[in-house]
This record gives sequence, structure tokens and C-alpha cells, in this order.
Amino acid sequence: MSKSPSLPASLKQLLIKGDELFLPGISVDCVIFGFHENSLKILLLDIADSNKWSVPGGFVLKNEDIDAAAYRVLKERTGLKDIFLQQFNVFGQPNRIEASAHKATFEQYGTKLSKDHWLLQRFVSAGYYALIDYTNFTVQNDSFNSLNSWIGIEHLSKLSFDHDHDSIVKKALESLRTQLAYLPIGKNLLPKKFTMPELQKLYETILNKPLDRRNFQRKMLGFGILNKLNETRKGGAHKAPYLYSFNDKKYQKALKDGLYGSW
Amino acid sequence: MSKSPSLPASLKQLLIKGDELFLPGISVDCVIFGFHENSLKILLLDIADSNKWSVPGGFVLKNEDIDAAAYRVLKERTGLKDIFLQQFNVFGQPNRIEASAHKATFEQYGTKLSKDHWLLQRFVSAGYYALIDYTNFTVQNDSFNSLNSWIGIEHLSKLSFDHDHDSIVKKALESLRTQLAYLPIGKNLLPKKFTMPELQKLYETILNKPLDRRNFQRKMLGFGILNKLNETRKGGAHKAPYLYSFNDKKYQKALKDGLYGSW
DNA sequence: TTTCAATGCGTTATAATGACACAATATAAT
DNA sequence: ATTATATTGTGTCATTATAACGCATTGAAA
Repeated sequence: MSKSPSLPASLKQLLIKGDELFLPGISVDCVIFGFHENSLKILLLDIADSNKWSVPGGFVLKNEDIDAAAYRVLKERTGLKDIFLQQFNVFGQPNRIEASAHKATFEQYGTKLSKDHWLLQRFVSAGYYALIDYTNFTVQNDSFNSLNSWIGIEHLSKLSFDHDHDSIVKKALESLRTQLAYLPIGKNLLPKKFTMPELQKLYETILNKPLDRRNFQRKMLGFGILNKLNETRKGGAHKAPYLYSFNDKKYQKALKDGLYGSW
Repeated sequence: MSKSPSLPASLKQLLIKGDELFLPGISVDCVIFGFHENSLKILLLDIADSNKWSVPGGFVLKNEDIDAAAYRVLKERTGLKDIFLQQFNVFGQPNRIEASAHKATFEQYGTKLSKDHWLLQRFVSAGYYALIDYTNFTVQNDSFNSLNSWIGIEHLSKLSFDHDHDSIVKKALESLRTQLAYLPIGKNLLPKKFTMPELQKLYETILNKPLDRRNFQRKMLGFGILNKLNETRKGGAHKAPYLYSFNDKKYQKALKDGLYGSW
């Protein structure tokens, strides 16, 4: 019989005081999008001892707004504040298997949850997606999961998800695509300065289709939310593209009023 | 001391077996839209003894999908199946006052809820909006609320809501407006046969702005989801407009694929 | 210095939209 | 009956948005 590693403090607290600290039966799941090297990526966690992938999640404190809980989870995970966060769906099927994942987590430490434990009840989960600047943070591990990986969405179909997280990720992507039509997306996924080809690649990746370079630029500039900077990105093998930044004021206005664009 | 009416059976069951039957801390709220006489209406309930309005809601059975719970609530309330139902937001602020409404409901029957009663905990609510054919159903009362009323959205600002339901209704309307841009809406709010001016009025009401009659018709027909019938609606004071119906097959396809229209 | 691929900055054809004109018609007024 | 009137059916034209594509420029690599 192999000796199990000892239970981390955070898990111990969850085990003992979970039902006291957190709302029963409610969790938040965050699909974190990042963009790097022309690939839209999702931050995934390797569920301990299960060979399956999941998305970061957490519980809601008894006196905490549910949106705030999602922010907290993200902050714990990415160290970032001021993240673009969007609630996109509630997952409330009775056969969700959160419970078995929780069970497995504790069993790897040799701890068996009692049958009626708070963690083993049915959970309803609020799904959020977050957009973050990949270049500007480092992932934090937590005690539930040992491995964090950025996975390009083009590889998603090859991964093994539990059913819940598969639908969560799919729905998040679908929502992101839909919202692209009327929300300005980019400010949160790109660094402060970026080139037009980079922005276009982001759009092409999200939409999963090629766009005409010249038409894209015309339309994007037409929204009036970009500042053209007086610098170019040197170092590439060819003609140096101009750098742009988002006009914060107009970007905020566009977030509020919508863009009305068809892609 | 005045004698209170006796507690209805449904409330009694909720009081005694609520925590056994339903998930803790989760409810569903349904904003039910109907369209009648050129006015978009919402089905509102008069919270007992509170002078405030709310929307129909309910709880989620322990082994019930949360979407199914919303359907069940709607069916109980409207008697209708096959309703267009759309989850639009989760309301999870810790200061929601569901508890006080529940308290008031029972107190009007002279029943005082114990301080730690299942109904008095914090509830997170999943908001759904439903579109129904106003001409094709009658409202059912329930034991929580004595009065049901269809209220035109133009009167909403004059009503007294508790804060929760105010934001629920506002957000529902906002979602409906947004979705109008890429979902075909109408089939569920209008009778089987309808005229183009009626459909236009519906759109104008939802969007809260006038549309050009001729351009509206051209665009709507362009979607290819309507059947022009060989009948006209006589009885009006003027030229009889043609009747239309939705092409179910194409309508379903449009629901799935989206419409891509800008209004 | 030349080559080359990516970029900047355009043009033209087609489709979608917005604004408006006029004839047709079901009822109401006379 | 006849006329008046408001509403609907249908179409046109100017404007704008989109799609498709051309060509000169440029920074690094050959």
C-alpha cells in the first residue's frame, strides 16, 4: 500500500469548513481565453488522477456575489485584476459529475469523503469566460490540480474532457463567437500595442475563418476604437506593420452600446 | 387578533418538505413575454401583502435539470408546453431579498418560518425569459401570489418592484433586444397567422423605435422564414393586409444558424 | 544589391440599407 | 351609390456597406 501525500491545508479547510464557508450546491467555472502566437488558447487543468481536463472553478462564499466569486477564482488563478469576465451560461444538469471529481481529488490524498459530504451533493455551476492578456501573467497552481496548460482551441477535439467541462468549453466558445458580432473584443486578449495583422488573426481564430486583410482593416478602423501609433513593429522578416492601441474611452463606449458588425 | 386564512397544501408541503424535495439555495425566475394589441407585455405577480411586483418563479427538484425546472414552472403557470425558453442570466447577489418575500408569504397565513428554515437561506436565481402566444392561454394562479397581471412594458417604470425583480425584468428585456439581432423572434409571440404590420409592431415594440414599413417587409421576407398566405385579414378599417405564417422548417434552421440582421 | 513576402493604400463591382413615390383597396362618411 | 380616407402592396433611386482584387512600398534575408 503506497503512502499518500498529505492533504494540503486549502483542501483540508474545504473538507472541514466547506459547508460553513460556502453556499451549498453552487460553483463557478471559468473558461479563460488567451491569445498567443496566432492561437486562441484556453487555460485547462489536469484533474488529479483522472486523465481528464477541466476548467478552473471554485465555490461561492456565503456572503459573496456570484460574479465576485468568479473574479476571486480568476485572481487566485492568474493574479490578475480588471479582467474581462462574462457570465455565459448556467449548467444545471442533475447528472453533472463534479462530485466524482471532488471525490477523486481527495482520494489521491487517501481521504475518503463521507457519503453525505457537502462536496458530494449536486452542484449547479455558473459558467464565466474571461479574456486575458497571455503575455502579462503567470498561471498559479492550486491544490486541486497539479497541471495547468494553455491549450490551443484547435486541439480541443483531441482532448479528453469529462462531459460537463466539454460542454462548458464548447458553449463558452460559441458565446465568444456570438458576442464578437456586437462587442469589441481584443483589448483584453492582446497586449497594449499590437499590429493589425495580429488583431486580424485573433478575429480569424475566434471565427474560424479567413478574412480579407484589406477589408478587415477598413472595417475595424471604421469602428473608431483604435489609435494608430507612430511606431512599427520591426524585427519581422518583412515590411514592418504599424502598431495600434485601443482608444479606451471609445472602447468602453462600444462595450456599452455595441458595435453592430457582421463577420 | 385577526384570524388568518389557513395555509394552502402546496405551501404546507414547501414548508415541511421543501428542503427534502428541492435543491438548496437555487431558484428559477421566469420573465414571460406576450404580445397583444400592439403592446409587449410581461406577466407579473403581485407579491402577497407587499404591494410589490415580481415574476413567476420556483424551485429546482433534487434530481431535475434546471432548464426543466423553468419549463415546469412555466407549465404550471401557463398550462403551455413547447414554450420558447431562454436562460439569460444568473442573479447571485448576496443581498437578494427572496427570503423576506417568502417570509411575508407565510406570515399572511399566520405561519412564522424558523430562522434557519430552508426558505430563508440565500438564494441564487437563474433567470429565464419565455415567449408565448398571448391569445392562446390563460394564467393560472398559485398559492404564493393572488394576482397575476399582464403589464405592458411601457408601464414598467411606474411599478414598484423589489430590487431583484426590477433588475431581472430589465435584463430580460435587454437580452431579448440583443437576441433579436440574430434570432428569429415572432413565432412564439404571435398567433399562427399574422399580418406584416403586426410583426412589424412587435419588432418596433421590442426595439423601441419606429421602422420603415417597406424596408421592414423587404428585409423580413428576405430571411425566407415566412409563408405568404392567400388570405387577408378583413375587418380593419382599411385595405386588408395579407396573412403570413412562419415556415417551421426554415424557422428552426434560422434559430439554429442565426439570422445576421441589424435593426 | 537583389529577392521576397508581408504590409499600406487603394479601386471596382455587387449587395444591403435608407428614404421616399404612387397605385390599390376595405371600410366609413356623405 | 359615391366619395373620402387611412392603410397596405409594390417599386424606385441614392447612399452605404461589403466582397474581391491590384499595385506600390518596405524590411530583412539571400
